[in-house]
Amino acid sequence: MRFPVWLHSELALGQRRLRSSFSNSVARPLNAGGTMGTATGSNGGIHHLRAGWACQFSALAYGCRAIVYVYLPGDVIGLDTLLRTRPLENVFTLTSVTVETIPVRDVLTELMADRPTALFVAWLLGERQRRTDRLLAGISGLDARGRVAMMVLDFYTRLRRRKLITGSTFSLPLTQVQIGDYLGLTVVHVNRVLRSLRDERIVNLERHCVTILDLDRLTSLAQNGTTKPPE
Amino acid sequence: MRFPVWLHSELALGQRRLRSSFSNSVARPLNAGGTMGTATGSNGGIHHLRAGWACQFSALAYGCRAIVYVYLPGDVIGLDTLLRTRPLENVFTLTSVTVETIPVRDVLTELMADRPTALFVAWLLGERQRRTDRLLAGISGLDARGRVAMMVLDFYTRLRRRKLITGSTFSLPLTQVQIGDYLGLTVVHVNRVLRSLRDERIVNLERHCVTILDLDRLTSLAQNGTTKPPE
DNA sequence: CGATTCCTTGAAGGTTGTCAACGTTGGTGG
DNA sequence: CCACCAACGTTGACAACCTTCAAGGAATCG
Repeated sequence: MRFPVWLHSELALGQRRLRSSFSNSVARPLNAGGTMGTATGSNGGIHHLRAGWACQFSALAYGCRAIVYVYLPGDVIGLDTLLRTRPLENVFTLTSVTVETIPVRDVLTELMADRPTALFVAWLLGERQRRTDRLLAGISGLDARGRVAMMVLDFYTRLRRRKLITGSTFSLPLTQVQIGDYLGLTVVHVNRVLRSLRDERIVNLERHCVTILDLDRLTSLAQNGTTKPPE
Repeated sequence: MRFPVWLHSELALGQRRLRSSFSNSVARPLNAGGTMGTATGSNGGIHHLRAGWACQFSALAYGCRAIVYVYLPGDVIGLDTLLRTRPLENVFTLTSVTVETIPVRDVLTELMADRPTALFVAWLLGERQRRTDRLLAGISGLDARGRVAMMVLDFYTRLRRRKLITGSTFSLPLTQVQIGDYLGLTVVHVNRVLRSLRDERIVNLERHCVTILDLDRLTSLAQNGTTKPPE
Protein backbone atom coordinates (compact mmCIF):
# COMPACT_ATOMS: atom_id res chain seq x y z
CA MET A 1 0.00 0.00 0.00
CA ARG A 2 1.12 3.52 -0.75
CA PHE A 3 0.90 5.26 2.62
CA PRO A 4 1.01 2.82 5.51
CA VAL A 5 -0.22 3.71 8.95
CA TRP A 6 3.17 3.38 10.60
CA LEU A 7 4.48 6.10 8.34
CA HIS A 8 1.89 8.51 9.67
CA SER A 9 3.03 7.97 13.22
CA GLU A 10 6.67 7.97 12.13
CA LEU A 11 6.20 11.39 10.56
CA ALA A 12 4.31 12.67 13.57
CA LEU A 13 7.13 11.45 15.76
CA GLY A 14 9.70 13.20 13.58
CA GLN A 15 7.65 16.39 13.76
CA ARG A 16 7.57 16.26 17.55
CA ARG A 17 11.29 15.66 17.75
CA LEU A 18 12.13 18.50 15.41
CA ARG A 19 9.77 20.74 17.33
CA SER A 20 11.37 19.89 20.62
CA SER A 21 14.82 20.51 19.16
CA PHE A 22 13.66 23.96 18.21
CA SER A 23 12.21 24.51 21.64
CA ASN A 24 15.56 23.74 23.23
CA SER A 25 17.12 26.66 21.42
CA VAL A 26 16.59 30.24 22.46
CA ALA A 27 13.85 32.17 20.71
CA ARG A 28 15.30 35.34 19.25
CA PRO A 29 13.37 38.38 18.08
CA LEU A 30 14.39 40.09 14.83
CA ASN A 31 13.36 43.39 13.37
CA ALA A 32 11.42 43.79 10.16
CA GLY A 33 13.34 44.32 6.97
CA GLY A 34 16.56 42.49 7.78
CA THR A 35 18.18 39.39 6.42
CA MET A 36 17.92 36.17 8.40
CA GLY A 37 21.44 35.00 7.80
CA THR A 38 23.59 37.77 9.16
CA ALA A 39 21.71 37.94 12.39
CA THR A 40 22.22 34.30 13.24
CA GLY A 41 25.94 34.62 13.67
CA SER A 42 27.15 34.19 10.12
CA ASN A 43 26.90 30.46 9.66
CA GLY A 44 23.25 29.70 9.13
CA GLY A 45 21.30 26.75 10.32
CA ILE A 46 17.60 26.09 10.12
CA HIS A 47 15.05 28.40 11.62
CA HIS A 48 11.59 27.92 13.00
CA LEU A 49 9.47 30.98 12.39
CA ARG A 50 7.46 31.18 15.58
CA ALA A 51 5.87 34.47 14.70
CA GLY A 52 6.01 36.88 11.81
CA TRP A 53 6.47 36.66 8.05
CA ALA A 54 9.60 36.34 5.92
CA CYS A 55 10.37 35.98 2.24
CA GLN A 56 13.09 34.50 0.09
CA PHE A 57 14.64 36.25 -2.87
CA SER A 58 16.06 34.50 -5.86
CA ALA A 59 19.71 33.61 -5.30
CA LEU A 60 20.85 35.13 -8.56
CA ALA A 61 19.05 37.92 -10.37
CA TYR A 62 20.55 41.04 -8.90
CA GLY A 63 18.62 43.44 -11.02
CA CYS A 64 15.26 41.74 -11.05
CA ARG A 65 14.19 41.27 -7.47
CA ALA A 66 12.20 38.08 -7.58
CA ILE A 67 10.57 36.69 -4.46
CA VAL A 68 10.39 32.93 -4.77
CA TYR A 69 8.73 32.06 -1.49
CA VAL A 70 6.89 33.63 1.40
CA TYR A 71 7.25 32.10 4.85
CA LEU A 72 4.32 32.22 7.25
CA PRO A 73 4.32 31.77 11.02
CA GLY A 74 5.15 28.16 11.81
CA ASP A 75 7.24 27.55 8.71
CA VAL A 76 10.75 26.15 8.79
CA ILE A 77 13.36 28.21 6.95
CA GLY A 78 16.65 27.07 5.50
CA LEU A 79 16.21 23.39 4.82
CA ASP A 80 16.79 23.85 1.12
CA THR A 81 20.08 25.67 1.58
CA LEU A 82 21.24 23.46 4.42
CA LEU A 83 23.64 21.43 2.30
CA ARG A 84 24.78 24.31 0.17
CA THR A 85 28.47 25.17 0.08
CA ARG A 86 27.98 28.84 0.63
CA PRO A 87 25.17 30.14 2.83
CA LEU A 88 22.83 31.99 0.50
CA GLU A 89 21.69 34.85 2.62
CA ASN A 90 18.62 35.82 0.74
CA VAL A 91 15.86 35.51 3.29
CA PHE A 92 14.38 38.78 4.54
CA THR A 93 11.97 39.44 7.33
CA LEU A 94 8.75 41.15 6.30
CA THR A 95 7.64 41.88 9.84
CA SER A 96 9.36 41.69 13.15
CA VAL A 97 9.70 37.99 13.84
CA THR A 98 10.62 35.45 16.47
CA VAL A 99 12.81 32.58 15.37
CA GLU A 100 14.27 29.50 16.95
CA THR A 101 17.49 28.36 15.33
CA ILE A 102 19.28 25.03 15.19
CA PRO A 103 22.88 25.30 14.00
CA VAL A 104 23.88 23.40 10.88
CA ARG A 105 26.16 21.00 12.67
CA ASP A 106 23.47 19.76 15.03
CA VAL A 107 21.05 19.25 12.16
CA LEU A 108 23.50 17.21 10.16
CA THR A 109 24.88 15.09 12.97
CA GLU A 110 21.89 14.56 15.22
CA LEU A 111 18.63 15.28 13.46
CA MET A 112 19.36 13.54 10.17
CA ALA A 113 20.67 10.46 11.98
CA ASP A 114 17.19 9.88 13.38
CA ARG A 115 14.93 8.24 10.85
CA PRO A 116 11.62 9.80 11.95
CA THR A 117 13.20 13.26 11.91
CA ALA A 118 14.90 12.63 8.57
CA LEU A 119 11.59 11.51 7.11
CA PHE A 120 9.84 14.57 8.43
CA VAL A 121 12.55 16.82 6.97
CA ALA A 122 12.08 15.10 3.62
CA TRP A 123 8.35 15.70 3.94
CA LEU A 124 8.91 19.39 4.66
CA LEU A 125 11.19 19.67 1.64
CA GLY A 126 8.61 17.95 -0.56
CA GLU A 127 5.87 20.20 0.74
CA ARG A 128 7.89 23.30 -0.05
CA GLN A 129 8.64 21.93 -3.51
CA ARG A 130 4.98 21.32 -4.23
CA ARG A 131 4.07 24.83 -3.17
CA THR A 132 6.73 26.29 -5.44
CA ASP A 133 5.52 24.12 -8.30
CA ARG A 134 2.01 25.46 -7.81
CA LEU A 135 3.26 29.03 -7.80
CA LEU A 136 5.25 28.35 -10.94
CA ALA A 137 2.25 26.86 -12.70
CA GLY A 138 0.15 29.84 -11.66
CA ILE A 139 2.60 32.43 -12.88
CA SER A 140 3.07 30.50 -16.10
CA GLY A 141 -0.57 30.13 -16.90
CA LEU A 142 -2.59 32.87 -15.23
CA ASP A 143 -3.03 36.53 -16.02
CA ALA A 144 -2.46 39.22 -13.43
CA ARG A 145 -5.92 38.90 -11.84
CA GLY A 146 -5.52 35.16 -11.57
CA ARG A 147 -2.10 35.47 -9.99
CA VAL A 148 -3.30 37.85 -7.33
CA ALA A 149 -6.27 35.59 -6.64
CA MET A 150 -3.94 32.60 -6.36
CA MET A 151 -1.69 34.41 -3.93
CA VAL A 152 -4.52 35.54 -1.69
CA LEU A 153 -6.05 32.07 -1.65
CA ASP A 154 -2.71 30.47 -0.91
CA PHE A 155 -2.08 32.63 2.13
CA TYR A 156 -5.70 32.29 3.21
CA THR A 157 -5.55 28.50 3.04
CA ARG A 158 -2.22 28.21 4.81
CA LEU A 159 -3.21 30.58 7.61
CA ARG A 160 -6.51 28.83 8.06
CA ARG A 161 -4.93 25.38 8.19
CA ARG A 162 -2.66 26.59 10.97
CA LYS A 163 -5.64 28.06 12.78
CA LEU A 164 -4.08 31.50 12.70
CA ILE A 165 -7.30 32.96 11.32
CA THR A 166 -10.90 31.91 11.38
CA GLY A 167 -12.76 34.50 9.40
CA SER A 168 -12.09 35.76 5.89
CA THR A 169 -9.86 38.65 6.92
CA PHE A 170 -6.15 38.56 7.58
CA SER A 171 -3.09 40.75 7.61
CA LEU A 172 -0.76 40.62 4.60
CA PRO A 173 2.54 42.34 5.38
CA LEU A 174 3.66 42.68 1.75
CA THR A 175 3.92 46.01 0.00
CA GLN A 176 2.58 46.25 -3.52
CA VAL A 177 6.15 46.30 -4.79
CA GLN A 178 6.78 43.00 -3.05
CA ILE A 179 3.55 41.52 -4.36
CA GLY A 180 4.78 42.45 -7.80
CA ASP A 181 8.13 40.79 -7.18
CA TYR A 182 6.34 37.68 -5.99
CA LEU A 183 3.94 37.44 -8.91
CA GLY A 184 6.15 38.71 -11.70
CA LEU A 185 4.25 41.95 -12.22
CA THR A 186 5.01 45.66 -11.93
CA VAL A 187 3.79 47.72 -9.01
CA VAL A 188 1.61 49.77 -11.25
CA HIS A 189 -0.21 46.78 -12.59
CA VAL A 190 -0.60 45.19 -9.16
CA ASN A 191 -2.23 48.38 -8.04
CA ARG A 192 -4.66 48.38 -10.95
CA VAL A 193 -5.57 44.73 -10.42
CA LEU A 194 -6.19 45.30 -6.73
CA ARG A 195 -8.44 48.20 -7.58
CA SER A 196 -10.44 46.17 -10.08
CA LEU A 197 -10.83 43.25 -7.66
CA ARG A 198 -11.98 45.69 -5.03
CA ASP A 199 -14.42 47.41 -7.38
CA GLU A 200 -15.89 44.06 -8.34
CA ARG A 201 -16.27 43.16 -4.68
CA ILE A 202 -14.17 40.00 -4.98
CA VAL A 203 -11.40 40.81 -2.53
CA ASN A 204 -10.38 43.91 -0.65
CA LEU A 205 -6.66 44.46 -0.11
CA GLU A 206 -5.82 47.73 1.52
CA ARG A 207 -3.11 48.76 3.90
CA HIS A 208 -1.77 45.26 4.50
CA CYS A 209 -5.23 44.01 5.31
CA VAL A 210 -7.04 41.47 3.15
CA THR A 211 -10.75 40.73 3.21
CA ILE A 212 -12.16 38.07 0.96
CA LEU A 213 -15.56 39.16 -0.23
CA ASP A 214 -16.46 36.47 -2.77
CA LEU A 215 -14.59 33.24 -2.23
CA ASP A 216 -16.22 31.49 -5.18
CA ARG A 217 -15.24 34.05 -7.77
CA LEU A 218 -11.78 34.32 -6.24
CA THR A 219 -11.28 30.57 -6.56
CA SER A 220 -12.57 30.62 -10.08
CA LEU A 221 -10.12 33.39 -10.97
CA ALA A 222 -7.22 31.45 -9.51
CA GLN A 223 -8.06 28.29 -11.41
CA ASN A 224 -8.35 29.56 -14.92
CA GLY A 225 -7.83 33.16 -15.77
CA THR A 226 -10.84 33.03 -18.02
CA THR A 227 -13.39 34.34 -15.57
CA LYS A 228 -14.50 37.66 -16.93
CA PRO A 229 -15.87 40.40 -14.75
CA PRO A 230 -19.67 40.14 -14.84
CA GLU A 231 -19.86 43.55 -16.43
CA MET B 1 32.70 26.16 9.74
CA ARG B 2 29.89 26.01 7.30
CA PHE B 3 30.71 22.96 5.20
CA PRO B 4 33.02 20.54 6.99
CA VAL B 5 35.09 17.99 5.13
CA TRP B 6 33.40 14.99 6.70
CA LEU B 7 30.12 16.14 5.21
CA HIS B 8 31.56 15.95 1.75
CA SER B 9 32.55 12.33 2.21
CA GLU B 10 29.28 11.60 3.99
CA LEU B 11 27.33 12.90 1.02
CA ALA B 12 29.54 11.00 -1.42
CA LEU B 13 28.92 7.88 0.60
CA GLY B 14 25.18 8.46 0.52
CA GLN B 15 25.35 8.94 -3.22
CA ARG B 16 27.17 5.66 -3.71
CA ARG B 17 24.69 3.81 -1.51
CA LEU B 18 21.68 5.23 -3.32
CA ARG B 19 23.32 4.44 -6.63
CA SER B 20 23.97 0.84 -5.64
CA SER B 21 20.39 0.47 -4.42
CA PHE B 22 19.24 1.55 -7.85
CA SER B 23 21.65 -0.86 -9.48
CA ASN B 24 20.17 -3.75 -7.54
CA SER B 25 16.80 -3.12 -9.14
CA VAL B 26 16.00 -4.14 -12.68
CA ALA B 27 16.40 -1.47 -15.36
CA ARG B 28 13.17 -1.15 -17.27
CA PRO B 29 12.73 0.50 -20.66
CA LEU B 30 9.70 2.72 -21.24
CA ASN B 31 8.30 4.18 -24.41
CA ALA B 32 8.15 7.87 -25.16
CA GLY B 33 4.99 9.74 -24.31
CA GLY B 34 3.76 7.70 -21.36
CA THR B 35 3.33 8.42 -17.69
CA MET B 36 5.93 7.11 -15.29
CA GLY B 37 3.52 6.09 -12.60
CA THR B 38 1.19 3.65 -14.26
CA ALA B 39 4.03 1.64 -15.73
CA THR B 40 5.70 1.00 -12.41
CA GLY B 41 2.94 -1.15 -11.06
CA SER B 42 0.58 1.41 -9.57
CA ASN B 43 2.30 2.37 -6.36
CA GLY B 44 5.20 4.61 -7.26
CA GLY B 45 8.58 4.74 -5.70
CA ILE B 46 11.60 6.69 -6.76
CA HIS B 47 13.17 6.33 -10.16
CA HIS B 48 16.66 6.77 -11.50
CA LEU B 49 16.56 7.99 -15.07
CA ARG B 50 19.45 6.08 -16.60
CA ALA B 51 18.73 7.29 -20.11
CA GLY B 52 16.20 9.56 -21.76
CA TRP B 53 14.26 12.68 -20.78
CA ALA B 54 11.06 13.13 -18.78
CA CYS B 55 8.99 16.07 -17.58
CA GLN B 56 6.64 16.83 -14.73
CA PHE B 57 3.31 18.55 -15.14
CA SER B 58 1.69 20.67 -12.52
CA ALA B 59 -0.41 18.62 -10.16
CA LEU B 60 -3.45 20.82 -10.53
CA ALA B 61 -4.16 23.01 -13.51
CA TYR B 62 -6.09 20.71 -15.79
CA GLY B 63 -6.73 23.23 -18.47
CA CYS B 64 -3.40 24.99 -18.50
CA ARG B 65 -0.74 22.39 -19.09
CA ALA B 66 2.21 23.67 -17.17
CA ILE B 67 5.48 21.79 -17.14
CA VAL B 68 7.23 22.50 -13.86
CA TYR B 69 10.38 20.46 -14.33
CA VAL B 70 12.36 18.62 -16.97
CA TYR B 71 14.35 15.55 -15.94
CA LEU B 72 17.60 14.77 -17.74
CA PRO B 73 19.52 11.51 -17.90
CA GLY B 74 20.92 10.76 -14.45
CA ASP B 75 18.20 12.58 -12.52
CA VAL B 76 16.21 11.01 -9.70
CA ILE B 77 12.43 11.24 -10.08
CA GLY B 78 9.81 11.09 -7.39
CA LEU B 79 11.56 12.23 -4.23
CA ASP B 80 9.23 15.19 -3.85
CA THR B 81 6.08 13.07 -4.04
CA LEU B 82 7.48 10.25 -1.96
CA LEU B 83 5.65 11.20 1.21
CA ARG B 84 2.47 12.26 -0.52
CA THR B 85 -0.77 10.56 0.41
CA ARG B 86 -1.84 9.98 -3.14
CA PRO B 87 0.70 9.26 -5.86
CA LEU B 88 0.51 12.18 -8.18
CA GLU B 89 1.06 10.58 -11.54
CA ASN B 90 2.11 13.58 -13.51
CA VAL B 91 5.51 12.64 -14.85
CA PHE B 92 5.67 11.92 -18.57
CA THR B 93 8.46 10.50 -20.66
CA LEU B 94 9.65 12.76 -23.46
CA THR B 95 11.76 10.09 -25.11
CA SER B 96 12.05 6.38 -24.66
CA VAL B 97 13.80 5.97 -21.34
CA THR B 98 15.44 3.45 -19.09
CA VAL B 99 14.60 3.66 -15.41
CA GLU B 100 15.64 1.87 -12.26
CA THR B 101 12.98 1.92 -9.56
CA ILE B 102 13.10 1.52 -5.79
CA PRO B 103 9.68 0.87 -4.24
CA VAL B 104 8.42 3.34 -1.67
CA ARG B 105 8.59 0.93 1.21
CA ASP B 106 12.27 0.20 0.74
CA VAL B 107 13.06 3.89 0.51
CA LEU B 108 11.24 4.70 3.72
CA THR B 109 12.43 1.78 5.79
CA GLU B 110 15.97 1.22 4.58
CA LEU B 111 17.33 4.23 2.75
CA MET B 112 16.13 6.93 5.08
CA ALA B 113 17.35 5.02 8.10
CA ASP B 114 20.91 5.45 6.86
CA ARG B 115 22.27 8.89 7.65
CA PRO B 116 24.55 9.31 4.64
CA THR B 117 21.74 8.31 2.30
CA ALA B 118 19.22 10.51 4.10
CA LEU B 119 21.61 13.44 3.82
CA PHE B 120 22.11 12.82 0.14
CA VAL B 121 18.36 12.63 -0.41
CA ALA B 122 18.01 15.96 1.37
CA TRP B 123 20.72 17.35 -0.88
CA LEU B 124 18.90 16.13 -3.98
CA LEU B 125 15.67 17.71 -2.75
CA GLY B 126 17.44 20.99 -2.09
CA GLU B 127 19.07 20.92 -5.49
CA ARG B 128 15.74 20.38 -7.19
CA GLN B 129 14.25 23.21 -5.14
CA ARG B 130 17.00 25.62 -6.15
CA ARG B 131 16.54 24.77 -9.81
CA THR B 132 12.81 25.40 -9.55
CA ASP B 133 13.46 28.69 -7.77
CA ARG B 134 15.74 29.77 -10.61
CA LEU B 135 13.12 28.84 -13.19
CA LEU B 136 10.52 30.75 -11.23
CA ALA B 137 12.69 33.83 -11.02
CA GLY B 138 13.38 33.61 -14.73
CA ILE B 139 9.75 33.30 -15.71
CA SER B 140 8.84 36.12 -13.36
CA GLY B 141 11.45 38.55 -14.57
CA LEU B 142 12.46 37.75 -18.11
CA ASP B 143 10.74 38.34 -21.42
CA ALA B 144 10.21 35.54 -23.89
CA ARG B 145 13.69 35.78 -25.42
CA GLY B 146 15.28 35.67 -21.99
CA ARG B 147 13.23 32.69 -20.95
CA VAL B 148 14.21 30.67 -23.98
CA ALA B 149 17.85 31.65 -23.43
CA MET B 150 17.60 30.60 -19.80
CA MET B 151 16.13 27.23 -20.73
CA VAL B 152 18.76 26.49 -23.34
CA LEU B 153 21.55 27.49 -20.99
CA ASP B 154 20.10 25.40 -18.17
CA PHE B 155 19.97 22.24 -20.24
CA TYR B 156 23.38 23.00 -21.73
CA THR B 157 24.96 23.41 -18.31
CA ARG B 158 23.35 20.35 -16.80
CA LEU B 159 24.27 18.13 -19.74
CA ARG B 160 27.79 19.43 -19.75
CA ARG B 161 28.27 18.89 -16.02
CA ARG B 162 27.23 15.26 -16.47
CA LYS B 163 29.62 14.93 -19.39
CA LEU B 164 26.78 13.97 -21.68
CA ILE B 165 27.92 16.55 -24.23
CA THR B 166 31.21 18.25 -24.93
CA GLY B 167 30.53 20.65 -27.80
CA SER B 168 27.84 23.29 -28.08
CA THR B 169 25.26 21.08 -29.76
CA PHE B 170 22.76 18.79 -28.11
CA SER B 171 19.43 17.13 -28.64
CA LEU B 172 16.36 18.71 -27.05
CA PRO B 173 13.39 16.34 -27.16
CA LEU B 174 10.75 18.98 -26.44
CA THR B 175 8.19 20.08 -28.99
CA GLN B 176 7.54 23.78 -29.28
CA VAL B 177 4.22 23.26 -27.52
CA GLN B 178 6.07 21.73 -24.58
CA ILE B 179 8.62 24.52 -24.56
CA GLY B 180 5.70 26.89 -24.32
CA ASP B 181 4.20 24.93 -21.44
CA TYR B 182 7.55 25.00 -19.68
CA LEU B 183 8.18 28.72 -20.12
CA GLY B 184 4.66 30.05 -19.84
CA LEU B 185 4.35 31.09 -23.46
CA THR B 186 2.18 30.13 -26.41
CA VAL B 187 3.45 27.94 -29.23
CA VAL B 188 3.13 30.76 -31.66
CA HIS B 189 5.33 33.02 -29.65
CA VAL B 190 7.91 30.34 -28.93
CA ASN B 191 8.16 29.87 -32.65
CA ARG B 192 8.69 33.57 -33.26
CA VAL B 193 11.36 33.82 -30.57
CA LEU B 194 13.21 30.79 -31.92
CA ARG B 195 13.20 32.34 -35.36
CA SER B 196 14.53 35.64 -34.11
CA LEU B 197 17.27 33.96 -32.08
CA ARG B 198 18.21 31.97 -35.14
CA ASP B 199 18.19 34.99 -37.41
CA GLU B 200 20.45 36.85 -35.00
CA ARG B 201 22.79 33.87 -34.89
CA ILE B 202 22.54 33.45 -31.14
CA VAL B 203 21.15 29.93 -30.96
CA ASN B 204 19.78 27.50 -33.50
CA LEU B 205 16.93 25.25 -32.38
CA GLU B 206 15.50 23.13 -35.12
CA ARG B 207 14.06 19.67 -35.19
CA HIS B 208 14.92 18.83 -31.59
CA CYS B 209 18.51 19.84 -32.16
CA VAL B 210 20.08 22.84 -30.41
CA THR B 211 23.28 24.58 -31.46
CA ILE B 212 24.58 27.47 -29.41
CA LEU B 213 26.13 30.00 -31.74
CA ASP B 214 26.92 32.89 -29.39
CA LEU B 215 27.25 31.84 -25.78
CA ASP B 216 27.98 35.36 -24.55
CA ARG B 217 24.88 36.95 -25.97
CA LEU B 218 22.82 33.96 -24.89
CA THR B 219 24.04 34.35 -21.32
CA SER B 220 23.41 38.04 -21.40
CA LEU B 221 19.85 37.46 -22.59
CA ALA B 222 19.20 34.99 -19.79
CA GLN B 223 20.47 37.34 -17.11
CA ASN B 224 18.54 40.46 -17.87
CA GLY B 225 16.05 40.63 -20.65
CA THR B 226 17.45 43.99 -21.62
CA THR B 227 19.86 42.88 -24.32
CA LYS B 228 18.52 44.36 -27.48
CA PRO B 229 19.15 42.81 -30.85
CA PRO B 230 22.10 44.64 -32.46
CA GLU B 231 19.76 45.98 -35.12
C1' DC C 1 6.72 68.08 10.68
C1' DG C 2 9.99 66.89 7.32
C1' DA C 3 11.42 63.02 4.64
C1' DT C 4 11.09 58.77 2.91
C1' DT C 5 8.64 55.16 1.31
C1' DC C 6 4.49 53.65 -0.45
C1' DC C 7 0.35 54.11 -3.14
C1' DT C 8 -2.36 55.91 -7.14
C1' DT C 9 -3.61 57.41 -11.71
C1' DG C 10 -3.18 58.67 -16.84
C1' DA C 11 -1.33 58.19 -21.42
C1' DA C 12 1.46 55.81 -24.76
C1' DG C 13 3.79 52.04 -26.57
C1' DG C 14 5.69 47.33 -26.66
C1' DT C 15 5.24 42.47 -25.85
C1' DT C 16 2.48 38.59 -26.03
C1' DG C 17 -1.87 36.05 -26.93
C1' DT C 18 -5.57 34.80 -30.13
C1' DC C 19 -7.40 33.32 -34.40
C1' DA C 20 -6.94 31.35 -38.65
C1' DA C 21 -4.74 29.33 -42.29
C1' DC C 22 -1.21 26.76 -44.52
C1' DG C 23 3.25 24.04 -44.88
C1' DT C 24 6.02 20.23 -43.19
C1' DT C 25 7.16 15.93 -41.30
C1' DG C 26 6.77 11.13 -40.17
C1' DG C 27 4.16 7.03 -39.74
C1' DT C 28 0.45 3.74 -41.55
C1' DG C 29 -1.97 1.05 -44.58
C1' DG C 30 -3.76 0.27 -49.16
C1' DC D 1 5.18 3.15 -53.89
C1' DC D 2 1.82 6.24 -52.94
C1' DA D 3 -2.05 8.28 -50.44
C1' DC D 4 -3.49 9.60 -46.36
C1' DC D 5 -3.51 11.24 -41.73
C1' DA D 6 -2.12 13.30 -37.59
C1' DA D 7 0.92 15.89 -35.11
C1' DC D 8 4.03 19.51 -35.37
C1' DG D 9 5.78 23.78 -37.22
C1' DT D 10 5.18 28.47 -39.51
C1' DT D 11 3.27 32.90 -40.68
C1' DG D 12 0.25 37.24 -40.72
C1' DA D 13 -3.14 40.39 -38.81
C1' DC D 14 -5.21 42.09 -34.87
C1' DA D 15 -6.47 42.64 -30.06
C1' DA D 16 -5.54 42.31 -25.25
C1' DC D 17 -2.58 42.65 -21.61
C1' DC D 18 1.08 44.57 -19.38
C1' DT D 19 5.01 47.76 -18.91
C1' DT D 20 7.09 52.13 -19.00
C1' DC D 21 7.28 56.88 -17.94
C1' DA D 22 5.84 60.59 -15.33
C1' DA D 23 3.71 62.99 -11.71
C1' DG D 24 1.15 63.78 -7.66
C1' DG D 25 -1.13 62.15 -3.24
C1' DA D 26 -1.14 59.40 1.06
C1' DA D 27 0.87 57.07 4.84
C1' DT D 28 4.47 56.15 8.14
C1' DC D 29 8.49 57.09 11.07
C1' DG D 30 12.25 59.58 12.92
